[in-house]
Amino acid sequence: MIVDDLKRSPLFAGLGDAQLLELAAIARPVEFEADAGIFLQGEPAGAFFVLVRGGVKIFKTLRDGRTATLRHVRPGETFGESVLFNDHYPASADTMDDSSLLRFAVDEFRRLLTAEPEVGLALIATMARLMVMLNSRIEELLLPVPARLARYVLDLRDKQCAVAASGKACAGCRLPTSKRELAARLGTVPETLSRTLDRFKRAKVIALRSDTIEVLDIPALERIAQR
Amino acid sequence: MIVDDLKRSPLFAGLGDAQLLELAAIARPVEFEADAGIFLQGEPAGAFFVLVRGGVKIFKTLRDGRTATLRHVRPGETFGESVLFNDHYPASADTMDDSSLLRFAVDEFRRLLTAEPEVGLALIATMARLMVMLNSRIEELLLPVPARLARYVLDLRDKQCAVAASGKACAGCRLPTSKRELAARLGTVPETLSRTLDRFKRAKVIALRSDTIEVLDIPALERIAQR
DNA sequence: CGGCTCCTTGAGGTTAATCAATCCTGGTGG
DNA sequence: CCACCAGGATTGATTAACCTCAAGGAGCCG
Repeated sequence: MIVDDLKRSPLFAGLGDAQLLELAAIARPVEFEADAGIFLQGEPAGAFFVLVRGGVKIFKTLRDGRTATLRHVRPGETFGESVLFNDHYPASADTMDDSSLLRFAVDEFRRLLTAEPEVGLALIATMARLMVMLNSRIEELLLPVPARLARYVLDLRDKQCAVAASGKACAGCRLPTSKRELAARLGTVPETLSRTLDRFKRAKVIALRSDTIEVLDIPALERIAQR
Repeated sequence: MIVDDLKRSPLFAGLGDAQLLELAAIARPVEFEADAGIFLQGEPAGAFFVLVRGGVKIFKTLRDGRTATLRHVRPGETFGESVLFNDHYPASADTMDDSSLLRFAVDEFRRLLTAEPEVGLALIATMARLMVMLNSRIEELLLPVPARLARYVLDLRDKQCAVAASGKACAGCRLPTSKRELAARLGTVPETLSRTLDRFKRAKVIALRSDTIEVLDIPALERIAQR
């Protein structure tokens, strides 16, 4: 279902069902094999994409033919958004694995937004939220690893407690990803994550059994989160 | 003339005269001296701004007093747009030079936005651009300092060459900020920046005299920029 | 000249990445 | 039921990056 794919993308998550349906109406599912070209640097800009499944790399071709990879796109992320404000693609995109995409033609997208200001407003709102998130992500990366981890854990606890009955002491949270993934998300490597978790455990700040984490000392975590 | 100032801003360029007049009606011109605070991280969000003249930096204050510069705003650009859908400013803004701004109160702007979808479209485009920028900034922070510096220099060169007659060998670029500021923008400290510049000089990758930088070996810089 | 501020240089320490080895743990087949 | 594997997770030792602290320049204006 296209709507479900859209919901999985941070850009569109948080939009109402009606708006998602309108977006889905102009989204064209496209399939690519591995190592296929999606668009080329310099090409007139026609569309932007949501990656549903697979992997895509964004790269520039240098004058001498060598390529410089700018970014790896993971499922759920969008790419080519710059066509909204550029006439030509500033870089090229190739698939790395067999991939499913959603294609949004720029002109149709534009038409939808003028016809349905509500969609535009909702989109602006999510973009604003995303920007705040990106902002704090930048801030975090300047902090040492323990602070980043502490923030992540506090955040996780906040979110999972909000779901559970409020007021009740939220015993354990589940780590939603493998530790390898978590390390990548924190901008570090599994080894460092493992050691840092261990330090937290030995300091009795958290308890950890397999992938269930329990916060024991919130003030301490908050102190660590501040640098 | 306020309308002329608005036209110079990418956010509003391309809007019709009628819309520009409506925007001008709710824009309040404001003047600031150098090193003045415009808004503070966490402050209740009241307005966003267009920089007409001067310079502004957007930064986060860490608990220990260190600051992380997220972005330098140049004349014509907008900042604080995220307050349109947030209650509080996610970062602080200070002037770097004497500056002229246009101030847009959030509630008035919101009202205009529902009445004029075109304005929303333009806003989405700028926000998309900002998000692309923030994304690459995050990516950069995971790279070592020399790579970040190399990217910055290449970027600077691209921009300044675009302005000069194209095709002509762009000899020297001017660093637009003090090295202290540049270090903050790269997420490092002046000492490390100084040493890294020195390494580049000794490797004959760049030449540097006071604040004029000359790129000598583009392939080498591009190699460094890749990690 | 003195007093600035900004930049550079040096030495030392800390953080975290890297490399390599070991340990779980769940799944598989005998 | 158990031996055995494969992947992820941990642990240890080493190395490199870069921040910190401290001490000089270099330019600039009174």
